[in-house]
Amino acid sequence: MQLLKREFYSRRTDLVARDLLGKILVRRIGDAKLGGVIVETEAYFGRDDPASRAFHGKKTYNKVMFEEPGHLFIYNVHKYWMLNIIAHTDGVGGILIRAIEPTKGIEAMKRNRPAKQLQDLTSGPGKLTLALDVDKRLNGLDITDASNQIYVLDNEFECELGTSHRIGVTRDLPEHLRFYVKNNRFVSK
DNA sequence: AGGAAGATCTACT
DNA sequence: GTAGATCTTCCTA
Repeated sequence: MQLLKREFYSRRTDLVARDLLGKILVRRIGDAKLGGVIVETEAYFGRDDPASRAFHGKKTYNKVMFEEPGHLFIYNVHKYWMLNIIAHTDGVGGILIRAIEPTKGIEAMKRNRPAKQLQDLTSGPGKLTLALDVDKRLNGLDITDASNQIYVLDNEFECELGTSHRIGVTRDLPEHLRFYVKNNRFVSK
């Protein structure tokens, strides 16, 4: 399978969010590979998006949102880390990875985040970062390099596309900016 | 220096 | 369905 290159992320944020569905997210820890199929994403823009972390302008903690597409932006909400991928054509924007369907390293993920049901392992943005052992250390990482600890592979994937408003957002935009795979049990509730 | 808010999750009723 | 836990960053609301 092919590694997704920087050109893939250098497109409109909402299109990249939609196209990331079905791709394979890989987290490498030493020789072990953990990860799975992306089944739920949300697009966040910049200055015109009140729900975005970039809304109030460039700060120390969010500066990677204003930088080159194809890098990770990681930040904290409540007690959890959120995994975002930078993608834009106009200087700022990113995509929140909300859920994956686990396919690789499931036992290792269960050790990172004990879950009774497989279905609960990575079906939410805070859950999947725990399962994949992702935190602030990986902020700014280039994911277009397969020698790094996180990268994304292209994948042929047939699915029915669902859209909705973003979840947990107090001031949302009128457009549907959440994308998910219909009838997939790993999509968050 | 301190409190509030937040792109959440779990555990309880 | 609702409460509470509890982390990082921001702003003095």
